[in-house]
This record gives sequence, structure tokens and C-alpha cells, in this order.
Amino acid sequence: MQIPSKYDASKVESKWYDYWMNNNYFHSKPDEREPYTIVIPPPNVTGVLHMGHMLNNTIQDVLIRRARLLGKNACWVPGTDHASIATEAKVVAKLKEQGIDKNDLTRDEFLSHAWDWTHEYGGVILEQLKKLGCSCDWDRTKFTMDDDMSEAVIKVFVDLHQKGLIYRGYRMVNWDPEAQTTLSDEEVIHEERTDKLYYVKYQIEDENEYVTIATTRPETILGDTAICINPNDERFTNLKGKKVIVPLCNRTIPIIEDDYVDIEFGTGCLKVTPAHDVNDKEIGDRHNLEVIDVLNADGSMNSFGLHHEGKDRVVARKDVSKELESLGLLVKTESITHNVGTSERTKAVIEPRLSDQWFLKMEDLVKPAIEAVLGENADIKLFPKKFENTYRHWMENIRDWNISRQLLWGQQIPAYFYGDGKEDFVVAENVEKAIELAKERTGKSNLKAADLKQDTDALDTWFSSWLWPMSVFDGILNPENEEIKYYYPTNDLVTGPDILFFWVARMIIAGYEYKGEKPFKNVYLTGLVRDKQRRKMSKSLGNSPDALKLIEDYSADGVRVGLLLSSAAGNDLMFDEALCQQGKAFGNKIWNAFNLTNLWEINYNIKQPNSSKIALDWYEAKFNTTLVEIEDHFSKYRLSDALMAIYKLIYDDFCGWLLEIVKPAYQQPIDAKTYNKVMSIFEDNLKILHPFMPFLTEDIWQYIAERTPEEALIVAKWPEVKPINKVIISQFDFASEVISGIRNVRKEKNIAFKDAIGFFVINNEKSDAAFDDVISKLGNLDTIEYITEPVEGAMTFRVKSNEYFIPMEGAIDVEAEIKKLTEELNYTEGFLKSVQKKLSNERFVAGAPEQVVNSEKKKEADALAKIETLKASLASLD
RNA sequence: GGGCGCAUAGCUCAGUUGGUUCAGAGCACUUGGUUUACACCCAAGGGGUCGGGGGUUCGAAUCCCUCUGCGCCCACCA
Repeated sequence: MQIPSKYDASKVESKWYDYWMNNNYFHSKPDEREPYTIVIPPPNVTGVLHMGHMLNNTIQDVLIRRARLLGKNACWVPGTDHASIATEAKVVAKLKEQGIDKNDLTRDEFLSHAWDWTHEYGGVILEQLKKLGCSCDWDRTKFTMDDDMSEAVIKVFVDLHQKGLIYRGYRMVNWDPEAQTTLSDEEVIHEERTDKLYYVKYQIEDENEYVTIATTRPETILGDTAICINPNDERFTNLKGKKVIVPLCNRTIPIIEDDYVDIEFGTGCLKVTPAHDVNDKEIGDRHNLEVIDVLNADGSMNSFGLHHEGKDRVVARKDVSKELESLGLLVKTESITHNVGTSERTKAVIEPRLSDQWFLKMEDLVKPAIEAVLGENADIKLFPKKFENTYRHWMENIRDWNISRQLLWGQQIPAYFYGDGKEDFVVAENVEKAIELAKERTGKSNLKAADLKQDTDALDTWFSSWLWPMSVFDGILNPENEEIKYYYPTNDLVTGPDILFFWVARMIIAGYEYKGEKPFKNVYLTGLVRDKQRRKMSKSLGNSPDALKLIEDYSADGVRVGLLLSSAAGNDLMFDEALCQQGKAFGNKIWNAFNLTNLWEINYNIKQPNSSKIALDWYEAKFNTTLVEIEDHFSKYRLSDALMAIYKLIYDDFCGWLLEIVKPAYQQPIDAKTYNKVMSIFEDNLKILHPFMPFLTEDIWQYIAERTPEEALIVAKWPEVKPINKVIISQFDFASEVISGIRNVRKEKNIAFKDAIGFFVINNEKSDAAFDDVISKLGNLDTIEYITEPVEGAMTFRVKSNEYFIPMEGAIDVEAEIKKLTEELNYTEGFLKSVQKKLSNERFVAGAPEQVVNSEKKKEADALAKIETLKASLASLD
């Protein structure tokens, strides 16, 4: 048949992707087969494909395609996440470019812009996944803000509220002044920073004495409502019960005593600002202190900032310190290294801020989730296992989850206020139900929708994505539907360890709460993709390659192989384009192997050469050995090792050895029996490689034979393991050493391969002659003759105790031969000595297992035999 | 501050219960090669006191202690 001499990946890849789509192979519906399900970690709806996604989704596709080949009902559900804070930030920025201020828009107007944006960019990343070859069931594509998905979120909120697990509280929360929203504890990243520690004097009321405090935030002095000392601090007994005057605003505040104060730190005096520090808030609560908030929502000073009003807190800090200095109240400044909370998304420094927020009580919810991963009969396995510790630590120290966000893009909190009081609200799925509830609560039967004001906050994105494995199958709204019963729990979850808490842990929590069952059986945590210098790949560094450009340059198959070649689970992946090149070269190698078989002329009348027959038997044994190895790797999620095993099988064993052995001489035909067997082996190779290189393998598969759509490789049957002939493998290994020996002699003596040579063997090992025809072919030997006496005037080499002779035309360098033999003899004698030393150690013979002792005895015997051979050779040269 | 993990060839990493295939793989490197599938190729080869030190054992890359150097997660001390 006519095939292109070069493999054109870009054409081939789109062709087969279309073919798979048109034949609906990615689509799954419940049937009698065993399901194999993966839900995609939904990428941000407005995101673009980066290397992390490439790795992640390649792994998922490998797992899905393998499951499909194993005959399971493979279902990979794709989708995107509305990513409330990230998307809202992007929309706000875009509006700003157009001169529109978010605050000038109504809620509906803003949301309409956000939806426009979503519709414009929303599908991009999913299209990119198709280029990578991902075999997702696109008919099932979900978005976390689809109507039914949102409905599920609201239903869960109402339910948790009814259970008393969701509550509203006035608490110190993490405030992002840039996004102007609260964040959960998980969204706060602690960064080490060096700042100034300011020492400031406060005058004691009615005295000309001062106390000095240390603070990193002088601008909050204006919010001070007490000075605190440790009651046991003997230095300050004179201060007890006195008052001090707050600098700048000249308010009088008390000196209080609390054990919290560390006598050793700073001056031992602490300024207490309950509005701007979690600890100060607690002290304030204990001592009934006033709370003075000096900041606006955007981090600028409010009217309590007096003449600093309107300045950003950072600017105000400097200005206040200058002012203090000019007043002679700034004693000194020091450098201090401490940790500062920053926003995961906006990088802004977090302000502790008091406000009314919604919280989810976690204490009881986490219990089944802890048991599921860490219990005695753990239902969920993490790969690699080391993350179980991290998981445990987080789960056991969990605090209530702040789920409200002061954002518009997301599910709006279904709480409806009927009055101005903090408790004057009802929680319901919709306004109609809310009115009913509000009527009951207030006794006012004339309440209308217009009388109710819905809470303006939206829910944390993760409060929707934690339902993902259930809600994509409509498992929340219709818990008894056929799909959720069939596909849930899913099998494997593949994601990065950075969202272990954000997402993975919470899905487990939600799964047990709403299905009473785990959401997935195994969690495969990939590493971060880094560049060659170990730097994290990021847009700002510009070290992240363009994913689509890579696919263009190296083919999707090549990139997939490149990514997987060095990515053990949980280890960071040092990405190097050279690996993609290796992937592409591998594809080329296989294509050329196919090209070779395609060039052969088949003859039905010639007999199968013995060398071909034995080589095919050997390959079958080798293939099955590898197959067993691959199964083991897959069971441990060692995809990199599985791929490497296949790589070596195809590259070395199939192309390097088998094809070379069965390849007919120039312009000679091949016998039909060999040809058919080679092609059937080729097909088996394609099957096991298909999950990794889906396009190339499908392409060759379809060239090998006419196939109906039902016979496509993507839905072929994974090979079954057959019994392995171990003897033939060791015979081959021996033969390959002999061939190596021949090649070495040829190289040393500069004998071209086309010149056939004579070959003689003293078979001390009594090795089987099964592979002699193979040795003869690959060594280009005239004959192999078995002899008992050394050949004179020949190059020699040894494998074990066998000696091989290749007669030379010219003179042999006897000196060099003697030297070579002597070196070999010395080495073997040294080896023998060490083995014998071990064997003469009574404690070794008594203590070691029998098979270990036997193996040492075998080594001894082999060495003795070899020494004999070497000595005989040396004697014959003298 | 608390916890977890890592250190094996130039690079990226395997090495499961201490002995059986214990010092390995891929890449890179060196040398040679226009044999009629493939130079995106073939053949051959060099290269490691298994981070340092100590211990347990007949036997340690593997178990224990210690030191050094990295990485990650968690954390409200100004």
C-alpha cells in the first residue's frame, strides 16, 4: 500500500480527532459494563492552557484511554470553573480599560459583562485540550455556573443552613483590599518580609512619663483602644491602673493587663487595636475595649485617620512615622523579619477586618473525610502517599470556612432580609419560598418580593466546585438518578497538590455529606511544572512555553511523551523541550519501522527462516514480560515508568532486535508466516502505546488493515498476558552478548559488516544452539563451527566460559591478546576470591537464605570455569 | 515557630521486605559508521566512596543516630 514516507503530525492528528468525535467514541452512557470515570479539574473559564494543564490532562487521557482499551465504560467529564475572584478581577480590569467603573454598574449590568466575557473566552481552553488529544465526553461539558449547577449549590447552602452548619457571624476575617472581598484562610499566602519595627512613646496621663511600645503598623495607632502589659512584668508595676494618651489624636486609653503579652518581645508593652489584629480583638473582647476601625474597604484611611484620611495604609504608615518623629515620639526603628499574609489571587497584603460574613462549621463535617483517607480501611488513596500527612494536619486543625465573598460573579447567597436587624433574614432556594418563610417569621401576611433584600454577597468558588463530582451527574438535585448511581464514585482524580485543601479535601467532605460515599477512589497528585533552572513556570517570568506552539513543533504525541517521560507523581517536573524532541523522534522511529514492514514483498511460498521463528518466539516472551511490568506500573500510577518500559520494548527489542533479525536481505521477499506474525506484534505494540501516543498509533493501525469504525484502535482490546517462556529470554540474552562480542571484534579490526567472517566456538557452557541462526545473521558469519581446540591466528572473546574465535587474515598481535586475557584473568580471579571469602564465612553460610548462598556458589562455579578457559587460551598462545 | 519530605552518573530520576538483576535507566557526552526503514539513525564506550561522619549486621544506597545542604506544607506573637 502507498503510505507517506514522512509522518505529518498536524494533518494526522486533526484527522483522527475528528474521526473519533464523529464516531462518538468519547461519549459514554450507563450500560452493563464496569464504569471508569474521571471528572476533570475544571480550569478557569477564561484561562489558557499552560504546562500544568498539559501534564495534568495528558495523565488523565492516558488513564481514560487505557480504561477504554481494557473494555471499561470510560467517561471523562470536562468543564470549566467560573473562578469568581480571578474572573471578576479580569472583567473589572477590562471594564476599566473601557473607562467603566464597576461601582457605577448595577449588579445585573456587571453580570451581563461577565457573561459576555465568559462566552467570548469560555471555550478556548477546552478547544486547546482537544489539540492535545484529550478524549473527554464533550457532550457532558459543564460549567460551574450552569443553571442546574448553581441550583445545586443553592440547594446545598439551604440544606447546610437548615442543619445549623452555616451561620452568619461578625468576625475577624481576611480582607483583600484590592479585590475588596474577604478570603478564606486557605486563600491567604504567608510571605516572609522585612519591615520596620517602630518604637513609639505614649505619654502617661497627667505625668511627664512615657511608655514605649513597638509596632510594625504605626498608622493603626489611631485605632488604639488600650495599652497592654503582662501582669507578671515587674518592670511595669508602676503603670498598673494608669492611662496613656494616644499620639496624634490625643485620646485617653487605659493600660490593661493580659497574659498574652510576651515580656521578652519588643518593649513588653503592646498597643491594642482590636479592629486590625486578631489577637488584639481577643484581648479587646476580654477587656471590653472599644473597637475603632481606621480603614476603608480599599485599605485607605477613613475619618478616624484624621488628617491622614484618604491615604493608603502604606503611605499613611510612612507619614504617621514622620509625624511621630517630628513630635519626638518615635524612639527608634528596627528591621524585623516577619510573615505577612497576602492574597493568593491579587497578591495584596491582607487586612484583618471585622465584618459580618457567612461561615460553614467544619468540625463534624470533616470526620468522615478524615476516616476515608487515614482510617484503617481507607477508602481513598493518595498518590504519592506522603500527602496523607499534609491532609491529616489540615483536616485536624481545620477552622470554620468563610464562604461569603463580596463579589458579584458567583452564586448569590440565598439569604433574604426582611428587616434591618442582623438576624432579620430567612434562607431559601428562591424568593417565593423566602416570602413564605418571612411571612411565618414576622407574622406579616402582606410581605411582597420587593420587601425582601437578598444578601449581596456571592459564594466562594470552591463552595460550588466541591460538589463537582456529584453535580456533573445531577447528583444533588436528583440524587437517585441513573447516572449518578452508575458513575459515582468516580475512579481517579488527577490534580496538583496546590489545591489539595481548596478542592480535593472539600470534595471528599461534600461527597460523604451528600452521597454518604467517597467522590473518587484514588487521587493522583502531579508535581509542579518547572523550567530547567527549577523556576516555577509563570507568565511574569515568561518561562512558560506556549502550549499550542509546542504541539505544532513536536506533535501532540511528542509533547505528551515529553511530559510523561520524567514525571513521577508528586515530584516537580523539570520541563525541557528536548524531552518533546525525544517524543517526536520516538514517533518518527515507529513510523519508519512501519514504513519498513510496508516495503516488504510477501512471498507465500518460501519457508520461514529458523532465525525469524526463534526471534518471534523470543519477542512474544519479551512482550509479555513487559506487559506484566506495565500493569504493575499502572497499578502504582507510575505512568512515567510504564511509558519508559514501552519505549524500550519498541525501540530496542522490536526495532533494534526483532526487525533486524526478520528483515529479509536486499530486494528479497519475506515469508508470509513471519510477516503476519510481525504485523500482529506490531498491532499489540500499538495497543499498549495508544494511551500515550493516540494519534500516531491510530494512524498506523488504520494503515495496517482496513478497519470498520468498530475496529478502530481507540476501542481495541488491550492484550492479555500469556505465559512467559523465561528460558528463551535468557538464551537470547546470551546470544546478544555473543553478537556484541562479534561487533567489538569487527570494530577493533575494522572489518566492514558486508564482509562475512568465520566463527568458531568452544562450547564449555554447553549453551543451546537455538539462536545460532540469529547470531549468524546479525554477525554476518559464514558458518558457526563447534570445536574443542583453540583456533590459531584468530581474534577471541569470551562469554561466560565459552570461547569464540574469529580467524584473521593477517598477523594477530599476540602480545595484545595476552594482555587482554591476563587482564580478564586477573579480574575474574579477584572476583572469585571475594566470592570464596564470603562462602568461607560460616556466619554467612549459616545466616543467609539458601538461595543467596546458592547464588554465590553458582558465581563461584562460573568464575572457576571461566578461569579455566582463560588459562587454556593463554597456554595456547605461548 | 511546628510538621513533612529529599540528597544515587554531567542532567532528570528508578532502586518495593537489608542478600537473588545492587550500583541501574533515559537523556547528554566520547569514538566509529553513507549496509538498500529511520543521521529524528546504528554500533561501541567512558562516567558514581549512593551528601559527610558514626552505629547495628556475616552483609547497608536500603535500618538507626548525627551533621550539612535543599524543597514543600502549616502557623494570629506586636
